[in-house]
Amino acid sequence: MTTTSRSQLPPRYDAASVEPGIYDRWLAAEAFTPAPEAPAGAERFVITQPPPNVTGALHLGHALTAYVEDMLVRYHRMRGDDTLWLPGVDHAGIAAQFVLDRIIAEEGETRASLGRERYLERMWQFINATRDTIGQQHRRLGASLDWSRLRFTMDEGSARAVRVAFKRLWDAGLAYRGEALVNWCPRCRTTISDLENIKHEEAGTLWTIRYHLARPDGSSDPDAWISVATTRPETLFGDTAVAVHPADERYAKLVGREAVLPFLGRRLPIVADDHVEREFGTGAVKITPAHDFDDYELAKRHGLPMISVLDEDARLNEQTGEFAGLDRYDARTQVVERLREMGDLEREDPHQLVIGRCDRCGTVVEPRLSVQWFVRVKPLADRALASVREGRTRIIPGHYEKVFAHWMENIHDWAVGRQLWWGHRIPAWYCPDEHITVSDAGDGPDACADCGRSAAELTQETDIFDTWFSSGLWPFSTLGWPEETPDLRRFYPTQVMETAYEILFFWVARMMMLGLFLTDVEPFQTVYLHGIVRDPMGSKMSKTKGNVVDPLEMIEDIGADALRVALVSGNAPGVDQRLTDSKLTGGRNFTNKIWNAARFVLGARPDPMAEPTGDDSLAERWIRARLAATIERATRQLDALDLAGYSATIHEFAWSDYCDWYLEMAKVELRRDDASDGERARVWRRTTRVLGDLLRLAHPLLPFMSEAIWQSLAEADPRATRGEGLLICATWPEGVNPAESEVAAERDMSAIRDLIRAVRDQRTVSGSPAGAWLPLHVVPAGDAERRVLGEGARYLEALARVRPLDLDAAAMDRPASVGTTSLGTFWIGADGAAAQAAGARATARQAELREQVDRLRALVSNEAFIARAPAAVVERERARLGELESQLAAVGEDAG
RNA sequence: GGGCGGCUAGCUCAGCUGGUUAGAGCACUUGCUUGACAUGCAAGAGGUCACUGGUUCGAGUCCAGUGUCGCCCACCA
Repeated sequence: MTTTSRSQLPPRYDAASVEPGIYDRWLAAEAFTPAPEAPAGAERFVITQPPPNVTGALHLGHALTAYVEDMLVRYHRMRGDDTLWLPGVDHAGIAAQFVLDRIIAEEGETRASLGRERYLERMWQFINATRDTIGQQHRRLGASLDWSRLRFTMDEGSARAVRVAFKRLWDAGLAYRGEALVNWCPRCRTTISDLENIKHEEAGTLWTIRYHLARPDGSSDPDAWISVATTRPETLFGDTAVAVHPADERYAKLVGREAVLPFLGRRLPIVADDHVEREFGTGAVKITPAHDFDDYELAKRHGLPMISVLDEDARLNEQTGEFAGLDRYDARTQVVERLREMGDLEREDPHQLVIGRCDRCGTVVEPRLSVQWFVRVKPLADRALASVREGRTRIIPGHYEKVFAHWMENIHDWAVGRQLWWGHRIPAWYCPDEHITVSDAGDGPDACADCGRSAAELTQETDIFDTWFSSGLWPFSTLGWPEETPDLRRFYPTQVMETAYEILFFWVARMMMLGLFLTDVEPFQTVYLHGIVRDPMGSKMSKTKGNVVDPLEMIEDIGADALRVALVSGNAPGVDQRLTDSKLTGGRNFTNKIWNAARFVLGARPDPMAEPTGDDSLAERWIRARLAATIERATRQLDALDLAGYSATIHEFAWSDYCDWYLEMAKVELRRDDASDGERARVWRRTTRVLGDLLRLAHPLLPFMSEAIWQSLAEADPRATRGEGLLICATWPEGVNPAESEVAAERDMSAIRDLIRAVRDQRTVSGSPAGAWLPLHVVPAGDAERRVLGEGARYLEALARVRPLDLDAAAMDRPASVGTTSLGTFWIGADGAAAQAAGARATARQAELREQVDRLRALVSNEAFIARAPAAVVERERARLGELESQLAAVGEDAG
């Protein structure tokens, strides 16, 4: 007596209640922490995680990052690799200050009013309060990070690494201090890097201004002038020359003469330089070396003086006479107005120009001449480039290697200093004689390295490092570098670096450069870049647009695994994706499907549970063949970092093979009246065993759900989980070559499934009631087919809803219209309708076959094909032709 | 100005080193309250793979060019 009560089934999946409990179990088991010693013979798998900014909340980009990395980590952990995924947080210098400045502004304070020390205290307070939120959110995502190794780019380990790294650069002559033009944000009041200076095309004005020529006595000639075009008249106070193209005949006579600067009367040489565009504006350009990158370069070529006319707030300074103290834009208005009054404003034209704005605050960036710390990157970049070119570091997708190369070839020295407070202070000390001492000691140098003056007489540089300097050391600083720690030896270099393509240059390139220089080895073997998650319209998500999707809300809604499926499926590396409702629903539906399949299997446990008896059925041999193929495929895809492919493989096996066919066939066998308790036990045990392997395979994709089901499965049938306690720590299914009987089962079952489909199709077109049982007659194509039909009969009957079965019908009884499959010809029903419909289908099928046969015949009789194509391909085509011909023959004689 | 991508079913996208009849999900049509799941089941329709030319026995896939959309980099003030 077999009973299955519905009340035994696990309840509907409830993410909110299931997932935290599961995560806590993993934590309790210390499942994320590598064993104290690397298992003997184990391969290493270490992921370099991009540490999220300490100030932020996770967005979908972080979620995707976490999912990709977590999937790889879970897979490798199950493989038994020595696996580490180390969590961290970035102090995000400029971004953090931006946020804190706003907060203290509400409290009526400013950076200046607090002072450096109190400001930093306040920052630590703020950071300590927000630091955990990122971690909590990662837990909700299911990220199996080794929390015991949590790091922060402002912790003592990072600080030490930063000092040592900089000292080594200095000692190697790769760090220097010098005057140069840098990008300055007047609002953040700091230098920013080229990458943080975001170019925008904006509408502006091009003013044409007359610079009168100087007469021999130095006075301004009211009747002779050279007209220059500029978009920034307010910077004219810093002009030190006027430039024209050397081959420009209009100005040839003027080269060597001087012009007179309006307002100030300074005399400006007129120089020739081939960087001047003759066609643009008037062909003459005013040269303002301290406020324009082009002019700066030109001035260096011509030995021109450089005069700064703006202060750090971008107000005009004392060099500007009566205009001193004006904001740059007010000054612009006034300068233009005054020039107009003087009659020296020749033209005013609308003009599209490219303006750089601060990535953080959007303020127009000002080129500013100042003394700065730089890292000479050319030699570092060459090495990084060689690593990629020579394949020691691989970038996925591959075309980013070209993008990387292009950037590395045109890289400029890196201005590493920031005039901020929140960050690592540059470990350079100055003595009264301006000697520079760089020290990696925590408490600074004992004395000036040049003149030996005592530490008391030295003052430390007040600038701090660009945030990316410390994150550039991340892969090894987090493992203890510069100490030769056990972790460093064991987990460095890392295997995979995964991040959004947006920060390839910001971060990946810098880790490559610094890693190679400091550790002499590529910090990671593979760089995996993912794309941006966009809204359904394809727009980038941003707070200002209000189209941001909060991953945590999504998880509340559909569960963390469903979100993971949605984000990871059907998305190639490096390609942006639009996150649509339909995609999210798809993820939700898939997790629901798996959960319900498990509910069925667990609820179908026969009672009483007997010892299994009997040989494996066709369905059982078939699903094992499918499972073997799936293991092989999924493993290969994960090894190749093809996560979308892996997801599709799991989806297909779980849904199409396991649920749609295998479980349906298992139901047939479980519910057969003539099945013994032993046979039922066997059938059920096969379903649990395959489920067990499916859960293992799906674990990286559905960590929470697979673990939850695994726990129930272990209770219901410990043999299915082979006694392994937590799925996260269980072993990855081993690939095996399917037995011969299983290979045969795959072929045979495919034939049975074709027949079931063909019969179902005919039922549909003939309009027979869905529930009606119709008789089925099959004329087997041969003895082998007869045997297959016998084995598949029970599935055929139940799944195609045909009864009684006549599986050895005589050819002579065939009606005029039949269907055909590789097993033979068939017809259903006794009435004309089905036969009629069958006829229509048969004719269509026949036409299809004819076309294919014709095409193949042409192909295999093509001498060029036979001569040049590989023998295996020719053989395959011939075999296929043979099969199609016999099928055509089977229908041909009746329908034709 | 330089560089890099995309263009494949109505929509969103997969298609690895060229080799069966180009796939998936969603949407669509038809039929199903099937003892896991209607967040589901079954069957079906839907594509000159942007265009032109080339290489090849064979091209969505390789090459050249064109169009178009997008991204990155850049020193026409």
